[in-house]
This record gives sequence, C-alpha cells and structure tokens, in this order.
Amino acid sequence: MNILEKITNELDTFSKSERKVAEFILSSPNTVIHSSIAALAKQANISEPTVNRFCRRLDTKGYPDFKLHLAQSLANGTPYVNRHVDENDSAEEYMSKIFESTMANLELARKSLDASLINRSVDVLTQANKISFFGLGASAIVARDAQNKFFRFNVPVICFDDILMQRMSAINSRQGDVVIVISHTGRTKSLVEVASLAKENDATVIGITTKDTPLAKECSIVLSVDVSEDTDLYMPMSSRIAQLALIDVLATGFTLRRGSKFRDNLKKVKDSLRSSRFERKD
Amino acid sequence: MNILEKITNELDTFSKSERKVAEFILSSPNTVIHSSIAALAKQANISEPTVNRFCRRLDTKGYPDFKLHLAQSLANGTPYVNRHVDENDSAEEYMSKIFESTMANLELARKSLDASLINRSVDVLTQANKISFFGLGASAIVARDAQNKFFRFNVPVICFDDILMQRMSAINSRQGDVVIVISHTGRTKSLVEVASLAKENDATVIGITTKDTPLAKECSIVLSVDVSEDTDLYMPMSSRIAQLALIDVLATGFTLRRGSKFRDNLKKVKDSLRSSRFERKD
DNA sequence: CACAATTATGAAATAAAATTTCATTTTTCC
DNA sequence: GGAAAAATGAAATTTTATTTCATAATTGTG
Repeated sequence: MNILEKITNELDTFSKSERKVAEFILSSPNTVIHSSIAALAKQANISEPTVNRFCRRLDTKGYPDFKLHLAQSLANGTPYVNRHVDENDSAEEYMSKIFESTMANLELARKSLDASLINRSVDVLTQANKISFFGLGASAIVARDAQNKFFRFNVPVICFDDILMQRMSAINSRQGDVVIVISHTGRTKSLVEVASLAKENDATVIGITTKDTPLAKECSIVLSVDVSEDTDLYMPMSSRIAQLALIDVLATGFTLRRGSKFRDNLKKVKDSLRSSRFERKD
Repeated sequence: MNILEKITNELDTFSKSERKVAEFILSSPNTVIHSSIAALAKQANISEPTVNRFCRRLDTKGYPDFKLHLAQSLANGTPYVNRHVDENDSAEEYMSKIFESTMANLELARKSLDASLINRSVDVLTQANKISFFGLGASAIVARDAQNKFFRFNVPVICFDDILMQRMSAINSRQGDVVIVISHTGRTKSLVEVASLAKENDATVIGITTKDTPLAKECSIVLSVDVSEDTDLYMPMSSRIAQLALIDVLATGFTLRRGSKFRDNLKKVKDSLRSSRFERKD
C-alpha cells in the first residue's frame, strides 16, 4: 500500500511526537526523501530516535527503508494520498486525481489479468471465422473500439450495441465463431442471456468482465479486469479504460501471432487515410 | 528519466568495473534497493568506491540517492526499460508493455494539459445551451463516450460520427452552443472544416487534439493531449485513452461546478439501471 | 614496443548517518 | 496524588557511505 495513505490512515494511532513527524512528512514528502534522519528530526522538532521509531511502526526496517517506500509512493503514476475528488478541488487537483487514479487502476487491472488466458484468447481469435463484440452503455464504446481495431485485420467482425441485434446475432452463431461480451458489472441481464445463447450455439464466448459474476459463469474464457470500485463515481471511468487497454493487448497479440507480413497490411490500412488529412510540414 | 533506462543507454560508456555494477543492478534491481553499498560491491565483485563513482556518474548524489531513484523507477506504474512490443514477446510481456506504456502516456498527457484551460472549458460547458461532440475513427468512440457521460447531466448533448451530420449540425450552431471536436492528429480535413463552420456560426469550439495542428488553429480553446507518437503502432492506442481520461476530467469538473444537489441526480440516473441487472449477493 | 600520461580501481581512513541504550520526562489510570 | 506505563531525547555505539591516496591497468605517442 502507498505509504502516504498508510500514514494518513494511522494518524490517530500515533503519539504526539510521532504525529509531528507524520504531519511534516505529509506536508512535504519530496523534501523528506532527500533529508537525513537528523535533518528531518530538526525540522519536525523532535529527536532522531522518534523518527526511527515512527518508521518501524509503519513496518519498515528503519529510516532508509522508509525513505525507499516513500520514494516509491511519490514515483510517477503512483496515486498519492487521497485519490478521491473533493468538492473544493481546483481544476489542477481534480485533473491530477483523475489521471492518477486511472493509472493506478490500470496497474490493478494488469495485475488481475492472466497472461495464459490472454494467450488462449488470442489463439481463439486468430482462428475465428467471425468475431462479434457486444456491449451496452459504456461498454458499447469498448465494443466499437474493438471493432475498429479488429476490422483492420481483414477478418469478419461485427459489433452491436442494440440488445435485439445482439440476440439475433448470438442465435445465429456457430462453431468457430468468437463472441466477446463486455460488461464491467457482469450483471446486465440481457448481456448474460446473449452470452448464454451464443454458447448454446457453439460459439466460443470470451467475457471481458469482473470475475465471479453471472456473466463470467456463461463464458468459455473470462478475462477478468479488476478496478477499484469507488473510483467510478456515478459514471464508468477507470473500468472502461482498463477494458480498452485489454482490447489493445488482444489486438497486439493478434498482430504478433500473424507475423510481420501481416503488419505490412496494417500499414496499408493506415496509409489509406492519408488523402483525407492535411499534410504535415515537418 | 527512468534510471534503469539510463543505465541501459549508457552501458557502453562505462568502464569495465562500472559495467559489472550496471549489469548486476539491471539483473536484480529489486535486490539492490535493499542492499548496502558493501553488499552490492561484494555481489558485483568490485569495490565500494567503484559503486559510489558509478552512482555519481548517473547524476545522483551518491549511493543512497541512487537507491531512491532506483526505487522510483521500480515503483508501480513506472514503465521499465523497453516499452516497445517485440516480435517474440510472450503474452505476459506484451501485456505488461502495453499497460505500462498506456500509463506512461497518461502521465505525459496529464503534464501537457493546462489546468486553466480545463477550467475555462468547464465554465463554457456549464453555461452551454447545447453541447456537441464530433469525432471520426477512434475519436468517434471518444465522442460517444463523452455523450454517454454528459447526457446524464440532463443537458442537450449530441454526438455525430458521420461527416455529413457533423457539417449540418455545425452550420446550425449558434452563440451559446459548445462544439467539442476530437482528433488526435488534428489533420483530418473534414473535421477541421466542421470546426471552422461551427466557429463561423458563433459556437465555442473546444478542440481535443495535438497543439499546433490545423484543427488547433480553428478552435476557441485547445485542450492539447500529448502522447508519445511511436506507441500507437498502426492503430490508435494511448491517444484515445488519454482523450477519454480528459473527458472524465471535464465531466468531473462539470459535476463539481454544479454542486452536490446535482450529484444526487446522477445517482438517480445510475439507480435507474438497477432493474436491468442481476442482484448482488453480498 | 617501450614508456609516459591518463584513467581506473581498491585498501584504508575518515566522515556521515542511523540505531541502540538508557536516563528523564510525560501521561495514564487507580 | 502517586505508582506504573509509555513516550521521549541525549549520548554512545554501530552501521554505512565517502574520501583520500597509493597502485594497477589502459591508452596514446614516438
């Protein structure tokens, strides 16, 4: 866990002097990582052993080890202290918080993904006769994005964000078809039904969802993308971004599996856009 | 810069003994951050002063300072060494690389964004009579996502990914309307024209694009989102994710500006979905 | 290829920093 | 109010890092 959060959380359990240390560290963590224990003790108006005891209380081996943890907490991309947007945040603040929590959630998502399942999914996708992407709401956007990517691979891809079309398409699926169903909650009834229908008709169903959900149970392969729930305030935020990153991973896996000749083809697709754009001067 | 990359880059400029240190550090950086200079010297079969000189050569103040940099480079979310996907990467590897470069690009994007322009954009959005989102290709997805978010705010929002509808809509815009045009390249002719048309008709045009592009020139406010170019192999990847994060920032800014009562309303929108979902057991 | 000049390296000494010990002060609780 | 417990800091000790300097290796030059 982020050590700055930890300090914040345990603030009340500290003694008077320890709190002085804690507050000083929270107020200028970037100074602390470049200070010796003596300098810190002086600035916080306490003695050196107190700092040392403080560090050990936080389950570090001592002051140098504590600084290491602190440095990591302050590193790029690691969310700092309160990642929740607050009523009175300035634009600078809420912007940083949103980006930071997005990055932290991508890290979480990466950790939750199983590479061997990615590999199997890529296997299945490269051998598919037809690939379908289904999603609703925010996940509909992910499905469209996936279509936009996979369509470049010159394989039959479809994408529906309409529950009736999804059902009809699922019922028409057959062996060799791959159906990718996207839902963060994994509880959207109509999507769970679509997954089940597709499976009954022998399609391979890949779920991009949270594990142990009704949708996950219907899937042949579950790519579970965990993100911290409370960052998605009242709107999907980090969840859809993590899903998109996963789509990138699948698309990349696909191109790698197909070899270098195939990638020339991708370049052609990209080049085809040239005439619709203004030239670059540089 | 990531110190591990730096070591890799400067590998040839090191002396024989320094290279031994470098190689040991690269092979097990996680051991090093918990070792004393003596332990490292012994394991790498060189003397302590050599380690010290090595650290200084890398522009750190000494060994402890070097460890701090190393710890930060190893922290969560910080991309490590080669972020480019390689022909022979395993699923585990390309997955990590894609997530890491996405995170690194979000960090870049955050740094490139100007909070005061975000603030102005939120001002304009909260006062808009009508909000339109236009994008094509991968940016069409971003526009749809934005619509999905802003529609919850109970303001008139439209979104088109069809160039004719975009033109018609732009021509019909008037003072008080806000048009958000999304394009990573900023060079898509038809979108530049749409921006220009909207502006001629007195709409406020916000561009989510790269700075100093033809599109940027046509906008009232330019929210420039920089991402490293070469990560978007032959498909848009990090660029669209950074754009989505920016949409989150704008939507969050909007809700903050509207106050807490407004957020109850958002909860209602979310709750309205409940009956379409399977209940949670926990 | 010799040999001076330069550069690299490590042993030992020194300096700096962190930790431990222990006496003193403060707080808690009966 | 006062004994027990907990917190704190001064000083001593230990650990760790850095500097100094002598020696070894490398490089360039005639």
